[in-house]
Amino acid sequence: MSEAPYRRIMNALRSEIASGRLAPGDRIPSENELAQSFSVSRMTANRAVRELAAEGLVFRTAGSGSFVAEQRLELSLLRVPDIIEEIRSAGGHYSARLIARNRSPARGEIASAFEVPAGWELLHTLIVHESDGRPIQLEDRYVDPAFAPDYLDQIFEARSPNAYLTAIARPEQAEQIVEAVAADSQIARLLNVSRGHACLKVKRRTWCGGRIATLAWLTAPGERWRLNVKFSL
Amino acid sequence: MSEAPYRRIMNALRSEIASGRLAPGDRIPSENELAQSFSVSRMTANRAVRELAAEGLVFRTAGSGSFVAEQRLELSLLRVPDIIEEIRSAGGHYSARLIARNRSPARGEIASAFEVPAGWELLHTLIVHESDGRPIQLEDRYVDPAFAPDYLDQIFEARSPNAYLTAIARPEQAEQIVEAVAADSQIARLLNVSRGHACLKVKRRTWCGGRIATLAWLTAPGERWRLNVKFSL
DNA sequence: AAGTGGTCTAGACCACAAA
DNA sequence: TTGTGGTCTAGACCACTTT
Repeated sequence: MSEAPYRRIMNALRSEIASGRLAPGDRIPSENELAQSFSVSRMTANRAVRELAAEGLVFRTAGSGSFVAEQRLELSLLRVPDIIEEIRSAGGHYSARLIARNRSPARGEIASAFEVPAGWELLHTLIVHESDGRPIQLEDRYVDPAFAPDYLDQIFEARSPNAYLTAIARPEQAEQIVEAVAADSQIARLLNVSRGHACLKVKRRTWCGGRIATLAWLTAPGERWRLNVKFSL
Repeated sequence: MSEAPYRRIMNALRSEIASGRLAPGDRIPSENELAQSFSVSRMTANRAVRELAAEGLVFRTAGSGSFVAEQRLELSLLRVPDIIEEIRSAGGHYSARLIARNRSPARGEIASAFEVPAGWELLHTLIVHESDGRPIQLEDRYVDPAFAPDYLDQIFEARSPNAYLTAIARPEQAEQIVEAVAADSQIARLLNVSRGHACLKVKRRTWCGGRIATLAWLTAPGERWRLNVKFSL
């Protein structure tokens, strides 16, 4: 069961890009060069690069060449995507920093968004997700202890909160509200950007069994995150 | 400038699916049948169907066939909202400033996003939407003249480009890509914010008859615009 | 056994970009 | 002019599903 040649080429280029040997803006080998070095026909090399372009990893200009695109995660708003998967599929090395992990009584906006009375105790984590050591997303999450009592005992460096929670039970419903915000001092520090930097912030709620299971704010530097919604009418 | 054969096949199948002549679960013609009826090689038919599968419009099973996928998005929750409606329903008084209105040859990102050759002439408008006299959204829109030849003659102060265009024909498909950007000098001036201000920017494309009908960038100050996506899984 | 998708090949022609 | 990507062709072999 060996890998299809066009996939071998895609993976090879992905590694080059992930490792930084091919940096954004760099030209990648032409189709003819790839065909020769991988001992395949040009059509096979073409398909490999074409599919990388469809993924957004490279962009191509006829007559000029194919170039490594700015690395930018693209997530669909119609799914509840897993950050670790997204980073890996973009060719990055995932890591995480756990900033806070505690029990926290709901109040104000959190209580009202969670639809629980003020003072209700929720599980809380604050995590910085990193791609190749660079902060890429700040996740501020609240979880209903009735839904996932062992939530705080998880090893978040290995499994994202989202992956753990969806493994417990698939949500029936999700809501995502998107806005652009200027980085405040905490966000600036944790994401390693300057204060006032344009960030994309998603407030996400998911429902299980008719009740809100988790509430999370996901914040990322604007230039490193894009959200995509494509639908038929 | 005729259309590439594999795109002709894709569009033909899209129409069949959009019209309901091919319903979810139906088998579409095999690659060999498509190759014969469109007078192309099997590789060309293969590419057409493969790309439709990548879009999620069909799914394929080796040995069995290709089938129309369930189109099960919660449409009521996803729409292409009209800015005038939004402002009025929020209790604001709508007005608009027409900054530019012209014919413009497509090039670079616009040509590639519109999937037309460079130099193709598009209709272009640049409009600032205002609520109670305050700039609230900048709309930079390109329209295919074949789709809406009279587009430039509209009175945009009374009817939004979006409302006019959807009145001509309902799009079958829409794509919206969201990002956070810092205001550049033009955006800052037109939206009356400072340079670097965090803005939400949506790139929206809509399809009619298998072709891209319009492409628009919608930019708004982050604190005045939120996007909401709620869906069932 | 016949048909399907999945993939590869070794050529080809074109429009376009850079030198 | 040379090289690039964009595309098409007419064959081919394979693993798989259906009959």
